[in-house]
Amino acid sequence: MVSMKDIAARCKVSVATVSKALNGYSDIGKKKREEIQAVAKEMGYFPNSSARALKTNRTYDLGILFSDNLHSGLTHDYFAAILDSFKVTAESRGYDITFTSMNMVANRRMSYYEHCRYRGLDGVVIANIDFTTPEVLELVRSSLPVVTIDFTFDGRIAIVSDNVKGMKDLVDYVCSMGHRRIAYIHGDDNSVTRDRISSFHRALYNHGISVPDSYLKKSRYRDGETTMLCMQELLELKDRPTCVFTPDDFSAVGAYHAVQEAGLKVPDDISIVGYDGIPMSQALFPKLTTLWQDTKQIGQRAAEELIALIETPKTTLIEKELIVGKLMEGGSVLKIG
Amino acid sequence: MVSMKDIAARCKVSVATVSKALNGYSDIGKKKREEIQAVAKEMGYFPNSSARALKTNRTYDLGILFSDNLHSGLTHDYFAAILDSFKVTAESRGYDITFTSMNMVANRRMSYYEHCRYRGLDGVVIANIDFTTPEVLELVRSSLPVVTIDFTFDGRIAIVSDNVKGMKDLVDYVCSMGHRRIAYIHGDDNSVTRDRISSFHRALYNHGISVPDSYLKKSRYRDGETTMLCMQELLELKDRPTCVFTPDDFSAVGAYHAVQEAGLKVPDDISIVGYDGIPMSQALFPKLTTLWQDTKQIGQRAAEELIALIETPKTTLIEKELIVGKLMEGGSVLKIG
DNA sequence: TGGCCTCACGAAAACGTTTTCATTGGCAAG
DNA sequence: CTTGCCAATGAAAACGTTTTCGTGAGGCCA
Repeated sequence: MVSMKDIAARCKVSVATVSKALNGYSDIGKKKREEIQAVAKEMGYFPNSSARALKTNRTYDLGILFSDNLHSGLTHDYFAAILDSFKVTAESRGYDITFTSMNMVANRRMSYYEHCRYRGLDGVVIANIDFTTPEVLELVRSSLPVVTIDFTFDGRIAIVSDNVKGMKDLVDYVCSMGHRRIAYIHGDDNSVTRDRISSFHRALYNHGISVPDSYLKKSRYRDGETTMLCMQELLELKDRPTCVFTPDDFSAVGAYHAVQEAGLKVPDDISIVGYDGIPMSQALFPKLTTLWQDTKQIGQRAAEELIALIETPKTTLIEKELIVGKLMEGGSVLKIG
Repeated sequence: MVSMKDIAARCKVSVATVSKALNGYSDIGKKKREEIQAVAKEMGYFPNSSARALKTNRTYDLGILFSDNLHSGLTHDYFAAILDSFKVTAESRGYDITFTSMNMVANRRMSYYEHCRYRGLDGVVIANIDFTTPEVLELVRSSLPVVTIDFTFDGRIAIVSDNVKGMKDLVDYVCSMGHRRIAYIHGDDNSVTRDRISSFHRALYNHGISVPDSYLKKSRYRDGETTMLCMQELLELKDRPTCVFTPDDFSAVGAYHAVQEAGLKVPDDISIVGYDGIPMSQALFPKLTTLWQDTKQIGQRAAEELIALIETPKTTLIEKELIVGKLMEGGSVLKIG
């Protein structure tokens, strides 16, 4: 590997001069600078990020902390899409991306925070993880620049999908289609779920609609089986709903399944709505009416805010940014009444 | 950050001794070693990966090179699952993972190879990308440890899903169900597609079945729309097939759609098979008969081979490892005849 | 001519490690 | 009591940068 020393030798200058010339310092003569740059290019020089990081304490490397569990991190459409967007934005700004995990080093298990320090990461984005574990809290409370997605901590920047508005839009739409008996099979308990449930109730309340307890079912995200079972229970109710909300698009398929198995049809016999707007939702029959979440925007804003936090720490711009989605009208909600 | 120097001062020894004690060298007295280790833990010491990398030329960081294009890297179920598995295996062996991209540094665009050098990556895994571009070739031909997935280069290690066997298994199964008029809507042209197509023909040939040109349609992977159009064309044939192979599970949904729109039913009127075995395939009605690819194994083996290549370069073990999948029988293929 | 300022550049320290080699002290063998 | 040897430790260089500070040359003005 060709280093600055090699260039310095070839140009008969000092390494200090080479460094400055290559980094565009102003106190190097135009002629010398251009000569050095030319030689550097010719010799195929590239900086050594480790050496640079050692000196500057900046790695231009961003950590992403995802669920460690198999089958719920990268293979999760919603978060994979966010990560993809995050990656694109970060890379366009000159940052690389490294996964943060609990790693082993020197025979000792490192916490997330320790791992970040070890790698000298400039900042971390956290998503899709249990935000209440001590490990995560340690990281969030550290001095490291941190941006969280879909979860809020005091004094830290959060990019969150607007679940309140999203759910309200869905409810408003469904009501405008004439539905009044509306059930909700919701996902596991977390802040996103709580937002959606309370918005669900409030929006219905504003339409003068109340929800019997039997219309609320607890399933899990991305769990078609459980959602199918919940749907079956709903279908057996004497006064069954005319429309059912599901945890997300993926699990909505389970609901479709239950309807079909019962010898009924979507939306003729019962309407279904999803959440997320992943490609699959548009592949179903009928197409699923759902709330598309702007994953691209979420990932991009997370990257932008994180980089802003790193490069200009003083300006704590926002604390919480809501990203609104969009209702996608499919064919899974029947107009009635 | 507490460094070795701090520990050395506290223990009244030299940094050399600290380094050796922490790294388990044998020429440090048991007593001293334990004392140093205790103090290190107490002071919350962690090594600095940059400094270590600078000295040792090893980063314990692996690059992954995925398609740069939005919407075809991380959001691709098959590759996301492989990546997930790769990540898990690599991390359990003490390696971190960084995305490799064409990055900007010092006002100059870096190629993939240059990027790897810049970051000092110990090795790279390449997947789901156009393997024929000069950029990729530069990397593959470099001296860096490289493992490719689903593509073979001379003298480099490749982990590839056994598409030949997979397709043969599918064909054998479909034939055993009595089908003889079998069409194939295949994906974009690449080595995987070529393997599948030729295996498709050979397997059918062995069953004494020939395929009319009109039974071969070119669609694209993960493209439900195009696959739907191809399916419509097939349905309009005077002597239409009884069974249709699709590029993958995802696009199979398009085929389902076409069948439904034509007022027909799967599998009663026409059978459909997919490829991949992603979770979605089991959410369709009827469940899709498909060939599940062992993404976990692929990712794991890729990581293991890459690490072996890095840690014991002499033993070039395998050159190409085939990972076999498994036929998943759904309800989308009718037994006839 | 002398003084002073600016401009270009270089010397050297520092970042936190690893690793080679030298140096101790102690102890067994002669 | 030497000699030699091993075990334990330390000094120092090196990895490739960045950055502070110093220095010399030249130009400008009085």
